[in-house]
Amino acid sequence: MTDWHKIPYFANINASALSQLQSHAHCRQFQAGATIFAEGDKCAGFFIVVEGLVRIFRMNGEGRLHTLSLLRPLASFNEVAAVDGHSNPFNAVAVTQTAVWVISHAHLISLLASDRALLQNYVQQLAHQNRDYLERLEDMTFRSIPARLAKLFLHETTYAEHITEPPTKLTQEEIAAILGTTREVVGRALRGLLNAGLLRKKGREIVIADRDGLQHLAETHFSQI
Amino acid sequence: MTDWHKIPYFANINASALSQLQSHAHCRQFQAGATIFAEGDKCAGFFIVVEGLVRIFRMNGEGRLHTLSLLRPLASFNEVAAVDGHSNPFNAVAVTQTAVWVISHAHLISLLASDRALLQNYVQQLAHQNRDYLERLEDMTFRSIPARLAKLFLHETTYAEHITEPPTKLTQEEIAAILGTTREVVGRALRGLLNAGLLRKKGREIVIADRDGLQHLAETHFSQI
DNA sequence: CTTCAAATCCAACAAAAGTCACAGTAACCC
DNA sequence: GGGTTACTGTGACTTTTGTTGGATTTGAAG
Repeated sequence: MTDWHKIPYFANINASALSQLQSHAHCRQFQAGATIFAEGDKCAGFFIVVEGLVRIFRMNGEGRLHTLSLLRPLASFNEVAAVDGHSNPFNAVAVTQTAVWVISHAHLISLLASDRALLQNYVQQLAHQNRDYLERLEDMTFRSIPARLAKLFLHETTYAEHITEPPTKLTQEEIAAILGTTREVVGRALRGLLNAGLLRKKGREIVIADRDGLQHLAETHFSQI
Repeated sequence: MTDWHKIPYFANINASALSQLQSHAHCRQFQAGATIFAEGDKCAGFFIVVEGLVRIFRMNGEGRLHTLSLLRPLASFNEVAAVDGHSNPFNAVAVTQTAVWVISHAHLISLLASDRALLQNYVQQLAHQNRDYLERLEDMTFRSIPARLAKLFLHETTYAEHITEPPTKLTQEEIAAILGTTREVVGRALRGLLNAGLLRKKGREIVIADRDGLQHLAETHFSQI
């Protein structure tokens, strides 16, 4: 059985509120590749991943993908729509066979109204998410792609909590979607970091060779490799 | 006297809670150009603009500026740090002579603990801000500068609530800081929109000539002007 | 071991954005 | 009105990112 206390939103909630919560949650299964919900659709509720891997992403008109997070158990998602009841702000698909708990907007609202600790957790978690989005916004405005890639490898702040795979295990295509660019560009940047001796190939795995160098690159704008 | 009910965070709060709130708020004045607080500094608290104009921004190592918002009365800011107590996520400066109310982190927390309506407002407002940041993140990942400029002129969703000046009154330098680019690039994009007949000069003011055209441009990635 | 699909590498090119330098123009203050 | 300052216009150039197309490698399945 899932230990709900490990989910930050439900930490330190008293037992009766928690059992209320659990009694309102529905379990749903998704095949690999199945859409859990789509951006713009009517609020799908509050989700908790209990099994599998979920991709949270947005897509533009031309079909380019921006992966916001890759989530494993026990991450939660769609917290914003769940609480304001408006449409989902992004898409969610099951990457592998996946199981989730879902709590509807209506139930969440009534639970929030009856349990103050839950409400307080919610405020703190939303504030936290806010900081993360702001950080990523600054990454996009100020950082070059090699810098963003270096940051991803350092598994720094922002990415660390959302992307539960080490970059080594991601394909270049996936990295590109996370950084908001294309596979080719990631390939080049990767070559650059290897040539510069910041990363090293160990067999076919990529490992960090010079953490300080990466750190420095992650903080400057220019590529200069 | 400021009507605090007009501030979304404090809407529908009962009178006694509100007077509590007000009794904990301090008023502070700032000269034009003065720093209200800096990014990374210890949490400065919850702010409400009651007079003047405040710029919220981040800056990178090379001194480039990203203006997140330009706020007039009765906007609030630094809501995230105020509630989580961590460092300020951005800088705030007074553009003109400015007056603000400030509520400290400690007081805000105690008020949130005692008034449920306030706490519920806070959740909703943070959720709203979350959506805004996500929208801007997507602007940065998917949209070209002409598209972002078109969106700014349409005063769409995101920008509308944060930038309280119509773009017409902003200098190209300011627009550049909002869009996360440089003055020359804004100048060129502006020329492009004028040439394409989407905007028109009326004396030295710029007005929208073709709203649908702007809308269309704002939704595509490529410049193609 | 072979085969096939997926992932990668790479080079050449196109487009967008950033930089630099300097000229023109408006606005503002004595 | 003259001079100063801030803002705007614009061309030439560089850098970065995106695109295309084909060659090569890899890994899993038969």
